[in-house]
Amino acid sequence: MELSKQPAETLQRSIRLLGGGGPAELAIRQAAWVARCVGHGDAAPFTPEDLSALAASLRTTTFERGSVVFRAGDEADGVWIVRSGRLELSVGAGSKRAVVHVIGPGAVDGDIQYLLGMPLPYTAHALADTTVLYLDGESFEGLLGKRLSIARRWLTSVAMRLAESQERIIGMLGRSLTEQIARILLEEAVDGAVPLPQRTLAAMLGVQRPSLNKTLKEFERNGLIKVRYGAIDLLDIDRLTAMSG
Amino acid sequence: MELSKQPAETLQRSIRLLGGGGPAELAIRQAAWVARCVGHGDAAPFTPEDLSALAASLRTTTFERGSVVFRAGDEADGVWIVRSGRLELSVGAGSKRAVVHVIGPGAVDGDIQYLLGMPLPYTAHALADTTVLYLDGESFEGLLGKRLSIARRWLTSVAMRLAESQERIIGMLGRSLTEQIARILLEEAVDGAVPLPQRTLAAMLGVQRPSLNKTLKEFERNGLIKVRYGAIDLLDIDRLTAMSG
DNA sequence: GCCGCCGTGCCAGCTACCTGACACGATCCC
DNA sequence: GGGATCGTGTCAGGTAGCTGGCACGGCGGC
Repeated sequence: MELSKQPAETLQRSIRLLGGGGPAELAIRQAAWVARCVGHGDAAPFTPEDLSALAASLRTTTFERGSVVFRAGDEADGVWIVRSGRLELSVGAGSKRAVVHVIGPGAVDGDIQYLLGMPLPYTAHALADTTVLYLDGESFEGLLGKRLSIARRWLTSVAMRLAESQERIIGMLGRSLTEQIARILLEEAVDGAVPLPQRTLAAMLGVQRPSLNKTLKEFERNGLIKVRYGAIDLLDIDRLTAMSG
Repeated sequence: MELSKQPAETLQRSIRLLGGGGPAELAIRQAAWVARCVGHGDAAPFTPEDLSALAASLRTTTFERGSVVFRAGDEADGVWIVRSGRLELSVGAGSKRAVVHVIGPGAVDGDIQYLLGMPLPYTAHALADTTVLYLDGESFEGLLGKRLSIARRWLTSVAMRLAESQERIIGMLGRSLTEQIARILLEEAVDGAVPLPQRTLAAMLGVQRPSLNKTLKEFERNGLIKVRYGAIDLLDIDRLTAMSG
C-alpha cells in the first residue's frame, strides 16, 4: 500500500520548478502518478483520456507539519491522495487517542466516506510537511460513473485496503503485545526504520507507552532493533518476522 | 450490511418447490436479490440485462451446519454470497482461534481475494445449515469488466465493508473489555438477540471465555442482558449503547 | 549557547485478564 | 430414556499491562 518506493523527491522537485514542461504537462504527470497508485496495473489500464480527465480535476495543496487536513465528523466532499509526506489518522485525544493508520505517498483516503455519504470517522494530522492532491466529489463521481477502467481500478484499490484492514484485525486478535509490536514494526518500516515516536506506535496498538517501551528495550537488548530519537531501526528483520506469529 | 430484514424463508421455500415459476425465473429472482445486497440502490441501478447476466452465472450450494465452505490458504476462485444461514470466518484453532467475522444473508465474500489474486486468509464454517450462491471468477470478472453499473455497485459494497472494518478497529483500540463487549453485542444482534455461543464471541474479541463470561454475568445482574444457552438476549439497548463508548 | 519542548527510560502499586481446570445444565441423537 | 456432546458458571494462582509520575537527554528556536 505504502508506495514509498516511488522516489517522491524527484516529482517534488518538478513541482517546484514549474517551468520545465508547463502546468498542463505537470498535471498529466500528477494524474499518471495517481493512476499508478490506484489499484494494480494488471487489469484495466488507464487510457490517455482517463488520464487527462483525471488531470483536469486534481488540485494540489500543502500542509505544514502538525496541521490538520480534515477532522473527524467533517463531511467527506472529495478524495485526498498523499503525494509526499505522512498523515496520521486518529480518533480521540489524550490518553484515549487511537491511531487508525499512518499513510504515506500513494495512499488514498476520503473516497470510502464520500461514496457512502458518511462523515469522516477520524482526524488527519500531517506528521511532516505534506503535499496532498485533492479530487472534488463531483469530478470523482463523474470519473467513476463514466469511465469503466477507472471504476475497475478504484475497486482494486479499495479491495487492497480492505484486505489490509482485515489482516490488521487478524494480527490483533488474541496476540500477545510482543507479537503485535513485532508485527507493527515490520508493517510501518520504511527503508529499515520506523519513523514514528513511541507515543504514536502505542496509540496504533491501543496500549500505553510504558508497556510499549518495556518491550522495545527488550527487543533492543536482544539485538533485534535499535531505538533512536523519534524512530526505531530494524536490525534483524528475520527474527522479528518469526516473532510476529 | 446484514440484510436479515429480508425474509430468507420465503425464498428458501421457492428454491425447494422449483415448480413455481420455473428455473429461469428463479435464477432471475436470485440475481435480483443479489443486486439488492451489493451496494446501495441509489447510484447506478442494475439494468435488466445486468440481472440476466448475473442470473446466468449464479450457482446455488448448501452446506450443513459445521461443514467447511472454504479453508484458509485456498485460492479464491470466485465469489460467495450468503443466501440464508450463517458463516463464521476464523483463523487458527484451539485457544489461538480468532473469529474475524460472522456473516449472514446478503454478505459477500471471496471477491476481495479474487480481485487481488491472494489466497483466502480465513476458513469459513457454517454455523447453521447454510445456502450459498457462488459466482465463478471468470463470470465475475466479465460482469465487472463489461458492465459499468455492476462495477460501480460492487465498489460501494466493498467500501461498506471497509468502513465497517475500520470501525471495528477503532472500536477495539484502547477500549476496555467491558466497552468492547457492549459494542459487539449491539453489532451482532439479530432481532434483539445475539445467536452465538460465548466461545465464539470471545474469539471475536480475542479474549478468553472466562473473561467474557464474567462481564456478561455482570451485565445480566444489572438487567442489561439475559444469558441463554447459545444466545444472549439484549434487554436494555439504550444503556448498552451508552456503555459501548 | 541557552531554554523549553518533546521524546525516552523507568518505577511501584494496582487491576484486569489469562491459564487450566472442574462441575453442572441443555440439547441432540440414538 | 440415557449417554455423548457442547455450552455455561466459576475459581485460584500467576502475570501482563495500566496509572501517573519523575528524571534525563535530544532537538529546535531564540
